[in-house]
Amino acid sequence: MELEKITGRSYADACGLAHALELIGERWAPLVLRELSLGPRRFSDLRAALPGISANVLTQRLGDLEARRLVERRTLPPPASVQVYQATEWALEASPILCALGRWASRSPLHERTHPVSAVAIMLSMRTNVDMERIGDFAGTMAFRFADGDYFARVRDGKLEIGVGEPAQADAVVTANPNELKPVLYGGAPVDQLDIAGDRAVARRFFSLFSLPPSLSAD
Amino acid sequence: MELEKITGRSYADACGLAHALELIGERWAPLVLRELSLGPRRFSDLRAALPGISANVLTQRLGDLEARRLVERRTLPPPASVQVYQATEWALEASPILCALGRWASRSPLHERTHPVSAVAIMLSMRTNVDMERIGDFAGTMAFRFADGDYFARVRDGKLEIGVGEPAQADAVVTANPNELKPVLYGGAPVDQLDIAGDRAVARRFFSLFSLPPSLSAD
DNA sequence: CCGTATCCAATAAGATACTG
DNA sequence: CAGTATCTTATTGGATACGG
Repeated sequence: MELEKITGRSYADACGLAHALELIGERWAPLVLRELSLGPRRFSDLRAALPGISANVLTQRLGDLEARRLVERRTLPPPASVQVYQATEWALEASPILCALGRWASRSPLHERTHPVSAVAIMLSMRTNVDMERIGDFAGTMAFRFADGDYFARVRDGKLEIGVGEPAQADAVVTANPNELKPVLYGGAPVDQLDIAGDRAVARRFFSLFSLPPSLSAD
Repeated sequence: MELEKITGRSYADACGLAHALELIGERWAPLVLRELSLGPRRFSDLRAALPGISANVLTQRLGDLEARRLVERRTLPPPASVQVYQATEWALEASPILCALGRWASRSPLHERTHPVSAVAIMLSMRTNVDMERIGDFAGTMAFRFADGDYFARVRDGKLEIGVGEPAQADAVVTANPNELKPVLYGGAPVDQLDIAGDRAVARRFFSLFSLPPSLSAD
C-alpha cells in the first residue's frame, strides 16, 4: 500500500516533520487526538467536544487515523457493547508535544480565549500550564464534574496527575462546565464563583498553581 | 480584524492547540517555518527546498504567516537589496516543538525515508536526533557544503550547535548533498563514502553521535 | 531572476438529509 | 446513536502569464 493512498497528498520529503503532517496534518486531526488523549471516547463524545466538526469529516478522520495506526476502534464488552475510539500508545506520545504547541500558540495576540473549550481540553491545559515550582509540598485531589463526564486532578509528591473518572478521595468537588473554569484558572477570577463542595482552601491553593505564558503584545 | 479573516476557517475553540492549527495548520506552513528556522531565506530558496510547493501557494503561505506575526519580510541592505523572509523570535520558539513532532513521526511504519531532504532539514535533524550521552568529552567542528549553501555543526562542552555559514575553524569539511548524509547519519553507512576534507577521525566520531528512535513494527 | 496574479482541474471540507 | 450519501463551497496545486 503506497503512502499517498493513505495520506492523500504526499510532501515527498523524508524529514520527520513532513511525515508528521502526513499523519496528523489534516484539519481536525490533532484535535481528535487531543480528545482521545485522556482515554477512549465514543463517536458522539467527539462530535460534542469538537465544535463544528461534521459527522462525515469525523468519520473520515477516524478512518485515516486508524489506517495510520494512531487510533484503534474497540467494542466495549457487554452490556455496554458500544464502539469506542482509542488512541494508540504511540499516538499518546505525541500528546505532550501537541500540548507544548498549544502553549506556544496561546501567546499569540490573535488567540481568542473567549471561545468555548471541551472538558478534555481544560483538563489537559492544567497539565500544560501548571507551574511546578508553585506546587511545593502541596498535596490535594480535585474532582471535576462536567456535564459530559467526571475528571480529576491530583497533586502529590510535587507532581500533577490528570485523569478521567471519579478519584479515590477528593478534597473538593467542582461542578461546572469547562468554560467556567477558564477565568478561575487563567484569569485571576475568584475561586468562590465556582460551585465547590468540600475543602475550599485546597481548591483555592489548587487553582493558584496555574498560569498562562505571557501574551505577545498585540501592537 | 477578525480572526477568521486572517486564518481562513476558525475552530472556534479556545484551546491553544486549536489556535496553533489556525496559525500553522495549513498545508506547507510548518515546513516553511522549518526552512526559516536556521535563518532568513529568499523566496527561491524556499521554493527549492520545498519539493512540490507552487509559487502560488508559497506566496500565500508567506503572506499568511506574516499576518500572524510568524514571519517578517526584510530587504537586505545594498548592494544585495534582495528581499528575505525571516521567522520572528516567537516563531523560532515553535521550532524545537516541531522538531519533536518530527522525531515522533519518524517512528511511523509509513515513514518513507527514501524521499529527498533539504539542507536545513538534515541539519535540524542533527539537533533533533543527537544522543547527548554519546557526546562525552568529544569536541569538534564539522562544515557542510551543500549546493545551496554552507552550514556547520559544532560539538563543545557536551552540547551541539547547528548554524548557517562557514564555521571559524572546521576539523572536517563535508561536500555533499543532503541526501547523501542520511545513510551515514542514520543508516550506519560508512563515513568514507562521503567527500570529506580534513580530519576523518573527527568526522567518524561526529557521525556516530546520531540515531533515529526505534521504528514501530510495520506488522 | 523575484515574485504576483489569473485561470483551471483535483481534493478536501462543510452542510444537510438520510438509513440501520 | 453511529455513521453514509449527496451536494456545495473552499482550498490546493499546476500551468502560465505578467510586472519590477
